[in-house]
Amino acid sequence: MASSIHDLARHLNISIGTVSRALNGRADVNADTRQRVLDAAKKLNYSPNRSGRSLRQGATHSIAFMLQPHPGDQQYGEPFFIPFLIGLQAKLAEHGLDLMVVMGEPGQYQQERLRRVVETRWVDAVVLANTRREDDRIDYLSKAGFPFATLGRSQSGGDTYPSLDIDFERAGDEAVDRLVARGHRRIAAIRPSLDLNFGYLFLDGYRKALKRHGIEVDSDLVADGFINETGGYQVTPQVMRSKDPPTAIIFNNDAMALGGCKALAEMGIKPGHDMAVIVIVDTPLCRYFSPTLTAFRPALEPMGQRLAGMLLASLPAFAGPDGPRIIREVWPLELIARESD
Amino acid sequence: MASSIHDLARHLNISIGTVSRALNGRADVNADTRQRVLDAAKKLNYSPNRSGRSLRQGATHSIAFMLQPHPGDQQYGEPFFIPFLIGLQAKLAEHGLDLMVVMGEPGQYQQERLRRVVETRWVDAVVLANTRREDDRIDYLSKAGFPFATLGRSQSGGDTYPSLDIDFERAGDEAVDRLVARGHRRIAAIRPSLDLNFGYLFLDGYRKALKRHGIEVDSDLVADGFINETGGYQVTPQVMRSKDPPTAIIFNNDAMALGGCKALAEMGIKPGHDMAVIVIVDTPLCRYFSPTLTAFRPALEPMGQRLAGMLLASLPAFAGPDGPRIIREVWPLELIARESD
DNA sequence: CGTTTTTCCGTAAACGTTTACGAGAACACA
DNA sequence: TGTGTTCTCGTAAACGTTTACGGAAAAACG
Repeated sequence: MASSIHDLARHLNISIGTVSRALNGRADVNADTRQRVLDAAKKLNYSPNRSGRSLRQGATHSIAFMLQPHPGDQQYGEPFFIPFLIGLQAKLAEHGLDLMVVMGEPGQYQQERLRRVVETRWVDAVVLANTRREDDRIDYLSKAGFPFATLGRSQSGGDTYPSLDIDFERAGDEAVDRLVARGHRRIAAIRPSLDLNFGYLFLDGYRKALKRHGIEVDSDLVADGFINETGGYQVTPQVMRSKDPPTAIIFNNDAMALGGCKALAEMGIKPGHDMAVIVIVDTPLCRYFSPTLTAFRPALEPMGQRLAGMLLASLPAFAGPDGPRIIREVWPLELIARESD
Repeated sequence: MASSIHDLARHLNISIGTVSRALNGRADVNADTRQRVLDAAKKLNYSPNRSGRSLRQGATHSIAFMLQPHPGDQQYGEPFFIPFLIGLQAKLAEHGLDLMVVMGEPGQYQQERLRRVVETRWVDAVVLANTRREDDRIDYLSKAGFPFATLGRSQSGGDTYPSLDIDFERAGDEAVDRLVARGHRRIAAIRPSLDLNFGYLFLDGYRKALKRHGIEVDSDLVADGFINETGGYQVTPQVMRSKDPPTAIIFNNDAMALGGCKALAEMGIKPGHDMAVIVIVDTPLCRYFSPTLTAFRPALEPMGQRLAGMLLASLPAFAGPDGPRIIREVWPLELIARESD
């Protein structure tokens, strides 16, 4: 049985009101009694019951990150998120907020779970990732007036919520630039088939750069697949079957690149030798694969911290003196040149 | 502002007691009024406030999975856990329990965070992973009498908690068997340097099998490193510098194997050709790497479901008619033979 | 010493639920 | 008709906190 504030008060022969004030650092309590309370709290190792506190304050002091396993044959999550979550957590902790990760069901797209989290007031705000071009989670949250922030942009919801995104458009553009500079004209693009927004952004940049270089966009060289190894493996042969096959491939996802490289190897094509390969989001895999993969790297941990800061700035309870602000940012990626292109 | 049970009661002109009983499926409420309550609840989309309910019931109906990012140069988490979590979640949901993942700080070993979760009664039980040989989290939880279960065994805490583990000992044993059968006598073992229990189990099996085959254990062929790509990359050259270098390596972790293969490649050694490689825990990486990596695969999603079931069986509130039971199981791995050995 | 201010603490209400208890109405039965 | 039973619902307490309010004691001030 956990000790309650009543136990503590009884043990010290003072009222629970005083105990609470002492623990919460209020001014109207004698320095001496405060010390006694703190000591006793440590001795009985008392921590305030989270439900009681939340109920009274109308705030849970916790933030949910909604993690959505992608559908696919074998759902291994994206290691991508871990450094981001570390940053998110660190910044939130500075303000006394706890981060928790809420998993959705792999099949349906998180809506039911999100409703549950929101309607039962489980947390004070949520953070979404894997934003879609049209995202009903965002529509729902803005309609409900529930605080949230997103990792990734969306066309839904307007400018009513903080968002932080990676500049995938620019990355797609730069990747083409780099490949063209190295003499490539037949450049394929492989991205996830889900309507994840970053897939569109990437493709926009890809198209824009091709146009700038006077290269016609060949739809045979653009393909979609599952956002995992299998997807890359299945879809890469597709672009290779083009009448005029590519000499370079840009993968919009590291796992897809891995599957794609396997498919290439089976066709007797050696990445980095017979085929230039660039990956849009760098992971340790890219650095240790053979050949090492040229990739664009986001600053994930700082991004986590930043998005936490942006979320806090949008919350009345945490906003500065100028009141809540909606901040939206797009961060560049850093090109890590390696052997594969 | 979210609607409360009072709003609902006022709207229907009945008491909150009746509303609550209707929603909770109690018998002593007229079928007709129950329907009216349910309809109204849907219309006002009311869900009971989680804090209020938890406070009254003394139970939060949620379970925490403690996720601990490993220290290291770049912390990308183990994708390993996702399928496990999917299974865990699915089974818990069947019993009305919510799963949440609580992240620890990367540096310190989760103790502080765990205390916080436990002492504030944030959840009803916790699930630990990455168990250590001597695990102070386990000591803490059993001493505190807080319900928990572990993925992985430990020497701490006795048989007082449910645990589910993979048979790493057997895997280490079988790996050696297989390599010896293929003519290898110089077999290296590379495992994480943290005192994670599975590292010990693996090594036990490795040693036992060598002994059985009359091969002396050469400590030059056993090495520890960071549990990530960098670790494998750094430590593999170490065993290669042995006076009598190995002809086969067993990696206790897929990320370490990836780093190790890179190190080998840089030494001009081709895995699967000049060097046999076996990985203990299979991930998609193993299937798509070149060469494809022979690996031992656990049934992660079923394991998640099973551990959830075992945890529930140990909780008085969910145990069957025979009362709570402590179940401990060790599951075999399946060998997936590929090209690397 | 009288008055005002300050310091400190106890009292009690409130947050949103669930649930034990009791009571009124309807019904069954003799 | 009287008694016992069943059905249905309202009342109120309780879970563990925080906090507005008021008051007693101490301190400050003239």
